[in-house]
Amino acid sequence: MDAMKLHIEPSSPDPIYRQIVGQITRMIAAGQCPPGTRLPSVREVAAAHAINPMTVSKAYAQLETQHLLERQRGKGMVVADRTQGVTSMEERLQALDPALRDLARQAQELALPVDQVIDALRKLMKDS
Amino acid sequence: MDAMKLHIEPSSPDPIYRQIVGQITRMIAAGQCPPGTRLPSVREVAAAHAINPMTVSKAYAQLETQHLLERQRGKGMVVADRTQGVTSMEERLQALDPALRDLARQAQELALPVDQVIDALRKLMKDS
Amino acid sequence: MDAMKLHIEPSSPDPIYRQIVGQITRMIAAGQCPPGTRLPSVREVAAAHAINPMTVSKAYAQLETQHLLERQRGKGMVVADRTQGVTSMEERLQALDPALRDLARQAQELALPVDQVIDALRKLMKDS
Amino acid sequence: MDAMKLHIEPSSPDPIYRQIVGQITRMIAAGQCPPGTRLPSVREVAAAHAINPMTVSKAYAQLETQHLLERQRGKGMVVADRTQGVTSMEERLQALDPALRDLARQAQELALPVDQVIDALRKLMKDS
DNA sequence: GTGGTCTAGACCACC
DNA sequence: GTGGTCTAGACCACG
Repeated sequence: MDAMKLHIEPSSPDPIYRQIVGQITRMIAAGQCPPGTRLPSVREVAAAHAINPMTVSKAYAQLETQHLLERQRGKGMVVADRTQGVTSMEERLQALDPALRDLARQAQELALPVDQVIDALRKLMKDS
Repeated sequence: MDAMKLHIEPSSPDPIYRQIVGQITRMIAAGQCPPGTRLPSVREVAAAHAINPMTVSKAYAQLETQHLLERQRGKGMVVADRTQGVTSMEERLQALDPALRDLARQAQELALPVDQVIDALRKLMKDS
Repeated sequence: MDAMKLHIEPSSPDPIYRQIVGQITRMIAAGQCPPGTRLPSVREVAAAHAINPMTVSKAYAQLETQHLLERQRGKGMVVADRTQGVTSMEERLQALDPALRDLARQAQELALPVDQVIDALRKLMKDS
Repeated sequence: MDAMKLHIEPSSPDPIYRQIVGQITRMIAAGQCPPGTRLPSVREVAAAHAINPMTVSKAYAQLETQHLLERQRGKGMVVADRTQGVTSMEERLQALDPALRDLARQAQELALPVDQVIDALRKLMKDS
C-alpha cells in the first residue's frame, strides 16, 4: 500500500504536480502498482509533503485523463484496470534516456572521468 | 573559441536561461574555459538556438553578478580573471550529485536493474 | 477576431471551465475558428466575465492537451494548425444529440406539444 | 403508478439529485401526477438506477421542503394535496427556456442550420 | 471520508 | 504583455 510513497523536490525546476505525474507514471510502467492499487488520498499527500491539495489534485486529474488512474466515487483514485501503462524494459530504458543524457552532458562539462561518475551512481543505486 | 558550444533543450522543464548558466558555470568550474576566454555574443547564441536574445542576456547578466564573467567594453563577455570558479574534482562530483540522485530515483521507479543503467550511461559517455 | 466571443452561465451545473472548453471545441469543430486564430487572453476572458484567471487557464490548458489549441510563447493561445477538430455536419449533429435528447425529455415531462416547442426553438434560433 | 418513471444520466454534469428534483417538478407542473400519486421508494429508485440511496433521499427531502411532496407515515412519499405546483402551459414553456437557449447556442456554435436541428428534434419528440 | 470547482492574490518564465 | 504554478481557504457532490 505504501509502495506508493512519493518524493517531492520543492526546489526543482520541474513543477510539483509534474513530479507526481512522472513518478506515478514510471511506477505504473514498471508494474510496481498493479491495477486496483489505491493511491494515497489528495489530502494525505498534501499533508505529508506540506503542499496544497490542489497541486496533488491537478496531478491526479492529469493521470486520470491519460487513463492511468480511475476515480472511484467516494473512495479515491486507483490504478486503472486496463493498464496500458505497463511497458517492456526496453521502453522503460528509453524513458530514462533524457535523464541519462542530461547526466552525461553535465559530467562532460564538469570534465569528470567516466569511472568516477559510474562509481558514484552505482553507490547511490545500491543504497536505495 | 568554440569550446564554448552550448546545448539548449527547449522542451526541458529547466528554463533556458538556467540551462545556459548551468553549463557555463560547470565548464568554468572544470577549468575548461581559462580566464579571458571570449563568449559568443548574445546575438550569436540567440540566433544559433532560435531563442530570444533577452533570455541569453539574462543568463550572462546573472553570471556577471556571480563574477564568473566580465563585461569588456566593445569585446563582449569573457571569463573572469580571478576565476574563483575553478574547483577540485571532489567539488565537481558534488555538483553532479543532484543529477545523479534524480537518475537513481527514476531508475528505481522504473524498476531498472543497476547494470542496465550503468551500461547505458557508459555508452553515452563514451560517445561524447 | 471577436468571433471568439464566449458565453458564460455562472449558475449552470456545468463548471465554468468546461463551458469554455465546450464552446471553443464546438466552434473549432464547425470551422468557425480557422487554424491560427488567436484566442482572447486569459486575463481578458477573466475580466470580461468576472471570473478567476485560473478558471480560464484551466480550460485553455485542457484544450492544449487535446491539441485543439497551441501556446505561442508570450503571444497567447491560437487554434492549432493540424486542426483535426474540424468535423462533418453529421458529426456535429451528433455532438448536439445530448442537448436535443435533454430538451425532448424535459418537454415531454412538461407535457408540452411538439409544435409549441419547435416554434419556440425556431424563434430563438432566428434571433441569434 | 409507474408514470413516475425516472430517467437518470449518471455522466451528466447535472448532479443526480438535481435531475430527480427537476423531473418530478416538471411532471407535477404538467399535471402528470395528480395529488396523492405515490412515488417509488428511495430504495427502489436507488436499486433501479444503481445510485446511492442518500442521493434519492436528498432529492425527495428537497421536494418535500418545497411542499411538492408529502411524507405519509408508512406509505412513503406522495404528491402533495394542495398541488400549487400545477402551472399553465405558458409557465411550462418558460420552464423549458433554459434548455431551449442552451440548445440554440450550441447549435449556433456548431454552425448547424436551423432546419436540420428542428428535424432532429421533431424526430426525437415523436419517438418518445 | 473522497475528489472537484472556484476565488483572490502572489510570484515565475518568457516575449 | 503572455500563460504557468502555487497557496490558502471556501463550498459542493457523492459515499
